[in-house]
Amino acid sequence: MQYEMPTLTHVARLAGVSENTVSRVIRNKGPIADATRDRVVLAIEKLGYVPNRAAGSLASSGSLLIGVLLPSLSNIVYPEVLQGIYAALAATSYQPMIGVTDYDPVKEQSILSSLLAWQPAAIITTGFDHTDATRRMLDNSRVRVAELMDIDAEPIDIAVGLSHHQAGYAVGRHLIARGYRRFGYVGHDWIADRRARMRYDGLVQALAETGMTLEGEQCFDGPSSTMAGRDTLAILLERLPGLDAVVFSNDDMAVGGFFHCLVAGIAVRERLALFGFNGLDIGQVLPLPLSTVRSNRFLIGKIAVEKLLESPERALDKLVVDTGYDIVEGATA
Amino acid sequence: MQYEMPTLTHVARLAGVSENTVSRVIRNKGPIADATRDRVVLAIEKLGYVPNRAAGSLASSGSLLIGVLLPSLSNIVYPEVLQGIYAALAATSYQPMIGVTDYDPVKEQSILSSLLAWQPAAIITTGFDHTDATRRMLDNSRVRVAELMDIDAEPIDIAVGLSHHQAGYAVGRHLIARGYRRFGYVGHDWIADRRARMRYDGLVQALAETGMTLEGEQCFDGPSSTMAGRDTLAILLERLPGLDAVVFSNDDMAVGGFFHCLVAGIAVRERLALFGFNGLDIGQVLPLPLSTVRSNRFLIGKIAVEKLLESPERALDKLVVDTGYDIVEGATA
DNA sequence: GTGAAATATGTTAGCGCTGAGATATCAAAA
DNA sequence: TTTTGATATCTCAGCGCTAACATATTTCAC
Repeated sequence: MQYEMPTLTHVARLAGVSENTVSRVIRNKGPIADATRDRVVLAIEKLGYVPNRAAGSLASSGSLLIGVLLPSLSNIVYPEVLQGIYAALAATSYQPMIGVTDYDPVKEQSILSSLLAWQPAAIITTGFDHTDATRRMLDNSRVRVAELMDIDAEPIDIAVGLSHHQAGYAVGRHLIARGYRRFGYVGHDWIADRRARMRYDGLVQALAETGMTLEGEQCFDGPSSTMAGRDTLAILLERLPGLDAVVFSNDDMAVGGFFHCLVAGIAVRERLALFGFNGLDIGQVLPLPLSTVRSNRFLIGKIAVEKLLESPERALDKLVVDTGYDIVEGATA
Repeated sequence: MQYEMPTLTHVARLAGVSENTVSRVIRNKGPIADATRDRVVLAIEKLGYVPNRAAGSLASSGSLLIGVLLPSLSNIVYPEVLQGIYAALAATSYQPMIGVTDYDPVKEQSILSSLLAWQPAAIITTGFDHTDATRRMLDNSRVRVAELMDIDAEPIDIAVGLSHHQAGYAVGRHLIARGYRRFGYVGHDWIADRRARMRYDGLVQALAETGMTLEGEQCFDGPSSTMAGRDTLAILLERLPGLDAVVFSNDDMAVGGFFHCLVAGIAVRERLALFGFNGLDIGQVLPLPLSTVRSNRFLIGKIAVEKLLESPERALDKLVVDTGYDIVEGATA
């Protein structure tokens, strides 16, 4: 019942041309007479021919693959970046090949090596935190490289994202301008999440420049989540009930904080301002839309792909694309 | 600066053995003397050799890839399935190759064909709604196939999931037992989401068996989201303020409904019961934990991979794994 | 009409690996 | 000693495609 898969040879035979001609029709490369093309296309359709990518890759020592390294799938932020990547890729014949690193540079390194085994045209990864071996592999393979989310360091090739330090700083200035004075911070595991750390630093700097400090901070030892945000705010407030504004490491945490206030009967904004980061949908649907910073995740993924595909060679100078951020005023601060 | 990538030949030369021997060491296949293995491993490490998968694939007409077809990435449910897939794959040397179909069988078909071009060992897809061409391709390629999420139809090879009809039915029985009598339904676009439709049918059946009907239903014309849930519930209640229980097509919608109640001052459960589906974290962190049905997404992905890898050949009989569901009592119904 | 350029197609040699079978080596059995 | 079978290794053809080059064929300026 199972006929063998048709190959280029079959198509060529049926269309009465050489294999090479079929190959050229498929790849749209080199001059082809219209009549020939039609015959070939017909043959392809008749046989239901699908090119064998492995063979193509091998012969051309290159592929239509883009390796994508994401730190996690549980944080909705990364699937959103992925959506941007898919959106930009839809118009092309490239396909992403995705690895999940769990925020671990060593894991990143090993996954990278198995991605490189497929001779991808480009690699998309996250942040600047790579092992030396990772950098070496990336250099030795001629692939283009995009580092996403962050632009606070020198990229290997392309960086697309925003300055988290700046974003944190902007939050600080914003809250100070709004008259808040007694600041707290609720965070999560930032050994893993370096960008959260950078925002924190920016925030602290903004406060320092105005002669202020964080009155207290409480970090949850684990990944960010709504539940972590709720519980961690509770702990912080028990210690420091007099705070008038709490900045969270991200929206997940902040939404949790909001729920805590709801249950504890704390008037959000009047008695306690809440501020997040990311601009997730969930925050904007709360009874009081969350005050936060919008990072453009979809855009980051999309632009990264577009820039990568502009040229197969790395340019002489590194490219840094700042996708920016917007303060979302919201109603919680 | 860029030395060419080392190949089997280089490793073989350095280790003083034939290429084939190196290949066997790498794949752990056939008898190898310990001394030889050591020399080869050393050479591999020295050269930083990474096997070229394209070549391997071509030569063996097979690959360590698993094609994964997901309907969407915006619904957190699918990244969660993916996590299960990655978890099960972590222990193996297989890699997933992911395509996003946007709930469109035609798109599924075209993505499938480009996945098959890589000669994957297996295909994981969602639901039973495929085009004829898709089924044919799946049959002609000898790959194993898992259809996830749903078990309400005859699978091609393996199905892993739960009966959505049953789950909907169970929700109906549960709510009736709790004394609710005036039911509404808030849904989303179910041309795309067939499983939501099946739950709806189950619910309606449970009501019918007790001589009841839905007093009203309101569907949002688009994908599910918290915002859609909030706004759609508002519309429904305007029309039918006397309802005492509303079932939502899923948790996203239900959480939105909860927020509507919060703003509109409707006492959840006392005046209006809310019921979701999925058991998402966000629902369980609400001031009142959402009453819902837990579907085991992570497990579904994980089991699918495990079953697929048990054997490279399809078994004679179809395999159906029911991952079940749990009614989560919550506090909103 | 001639030659040169442009256009269209064919020929050939691999890409790096694996599978099948051939060969070599050695211990235990005859 | 020879045979046998296991164990360890090698040889070599090819997987299906593409790159580079070779070979027509047509077009058009002069």
